Amino acid sequence: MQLLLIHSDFIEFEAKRPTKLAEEVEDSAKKGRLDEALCAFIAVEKFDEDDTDAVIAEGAKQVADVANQVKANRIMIYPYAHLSSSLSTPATAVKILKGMADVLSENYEVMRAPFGWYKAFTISCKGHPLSELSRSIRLGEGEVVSEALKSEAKAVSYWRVLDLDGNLVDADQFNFEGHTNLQKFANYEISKARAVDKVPPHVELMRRLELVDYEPGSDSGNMRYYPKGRLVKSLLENLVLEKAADMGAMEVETPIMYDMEHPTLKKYLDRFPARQYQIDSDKRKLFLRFAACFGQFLMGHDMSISYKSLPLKMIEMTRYSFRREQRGELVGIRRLRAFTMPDMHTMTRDMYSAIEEFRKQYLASIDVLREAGLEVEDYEVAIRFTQDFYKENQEFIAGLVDIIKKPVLIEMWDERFFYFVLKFEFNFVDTMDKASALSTVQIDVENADRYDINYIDESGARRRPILLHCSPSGAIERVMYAILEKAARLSLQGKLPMLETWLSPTQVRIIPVAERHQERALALAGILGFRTDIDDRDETVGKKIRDAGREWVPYVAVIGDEELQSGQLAVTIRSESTPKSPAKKSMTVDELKERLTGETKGKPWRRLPLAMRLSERPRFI
RNA sequence: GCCUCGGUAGCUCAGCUGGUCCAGAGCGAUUGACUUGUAAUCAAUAGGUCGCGUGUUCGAAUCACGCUCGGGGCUCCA
Repeated sequence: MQLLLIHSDFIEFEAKRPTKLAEEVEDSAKKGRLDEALCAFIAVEKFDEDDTDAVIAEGAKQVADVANQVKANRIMIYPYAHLSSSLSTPATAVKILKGMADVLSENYEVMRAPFGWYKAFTISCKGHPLSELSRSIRLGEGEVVSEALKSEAKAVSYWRVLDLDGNLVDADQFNFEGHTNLQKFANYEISKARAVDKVPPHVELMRRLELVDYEPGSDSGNMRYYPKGRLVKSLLENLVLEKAADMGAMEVETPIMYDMEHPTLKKYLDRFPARQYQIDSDKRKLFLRFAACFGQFLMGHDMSISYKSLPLKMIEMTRYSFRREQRGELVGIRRLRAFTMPDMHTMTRDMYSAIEEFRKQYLASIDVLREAGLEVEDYEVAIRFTQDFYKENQEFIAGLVDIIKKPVLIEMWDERFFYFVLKFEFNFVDTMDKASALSTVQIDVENADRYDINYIDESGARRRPILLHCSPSGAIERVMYAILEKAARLSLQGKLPMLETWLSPTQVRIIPVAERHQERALALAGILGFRTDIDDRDETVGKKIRDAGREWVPYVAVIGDEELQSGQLAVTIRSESTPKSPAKKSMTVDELKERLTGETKGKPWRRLPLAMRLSERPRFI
């Protein structure tokens, strides 16, 4: 709604001729005059149609606010289409205009000019600073509050802890001794109680290491990645994609935006408690995907699938998925509005097979996180299901607990609120006792129907598959967050923080003592391979060593006259050092190479993301 | 959406009971000297309408109000 508000000495109108859209009015209403009145010229717009009651309330409030400011007791409601290029239907406009007049007439003397007539009018504007104002009202722009979001509050959860003996204990009865992180996680989930007043450590690290940074030019929660950050992220993405390929998943790519009015998608939006980014494109309303479900399910709908292809897996590394999280939820890279999520979907022939896949993907998720540097003790497990599902699959659930050999948090629902009957998540609990979900798998019993996805069984009959959603690692940014937080925790414990060698932007740094050693340094870098760089800046050795330490470089090799003589390298090994005493070792190039090969074997690889000579590198921060 | 803190040089910040120590420091950048042996070599140079606007005042980075952007918290969290 567009409002133009004019404080007038008087406003006078006369309806001359009806247009096609004209509302029917008595002759007495065709003329009118108000003295000392606030005149509200109003254009009702397309998106006001979504919630007319709210628009009436807000519109009336805005007008009343201004009326109070200028101390006007009379209000003229005057339809004025020319304030907007995106008008509502006439019926809606009349409804809203009448509604506003009704509301305002409780406290003011209100007159309304008829809608849809050619009118002559005379207005005398007072000309003081507040006498001409305009307002735009756009209720809930960019926000569709889904039914799921609304109903979520109503879902009744029972919180339990499932221990290693298969006992399901009330969460508040459980003895958390020896399971402090699980307790923190449970508190976080159940009571939602937490008091934190510090910036989480990864925020400083992500910037200082020149990995990731805020981008003020975008929306909050949309980050920029510097070369080192892009490298780390890319390596993690590839790790997950490789793992998915090992599981037999086919990589696909799907659009990042979809039509809001698409019937299937519309229904799905209502089942997913997330806020969307909306885009107005010409006549269409589009939303940015918050996962890859749509693309893959729409693809699945069009596919011809034989039972022979099942279980059938597709994965997309969604760069990006978008969720318009509330402003205050965003912290560093823990929670973002644009994030990279590996999203894999599996079609299985029946629940039996779905459960089997669930278990495999549970194991695969543990593997992926371990390879990324997060062990089972670094996260807590939550398993959520409906009562019915648990009754039928009690032993299966207990088996999941056996695999990780520690108690897990259980959330149980009387009835199914969402599209899934069973899900697990791995939650990282950080030094500030905040929990965030990493890997997750869900068994979906709804969307095969919704998207009309079928496979043909042995007898030639069309059957509905059971679907699984899986993010083997969770959002890649969040894995980076967890890795950095874990490093920060180590450094609190007096250890030297570092990224694993395969993830380190610089794997080996060669420090020539004087200019005459640079040639050898260059030759060595060539022989070594890996991500080896050379600190050829005009600085002292001490300074270069310090800088390499600040960058968390795993191997630092100093080259001087001695090394030229002996052919050995003086290598400082970060993983074996402590803040007080660096672990220095003399080794040959081959020995170093062997070490690196061992530490990076089977892991994704990318070349150095920056110039090999440090003297040629720009600074990003 | 609410609460709270903040915006001064590329970065981190000091100054903020209003007035030639107010426009500063360290880091970084540039230039020069040094050719260096394991956590900061020395010196010089360049860089800022102190977030924007309005007001108070003889005078505003400093006080007031409004706006804006950002951090954190709450709410929220698949």
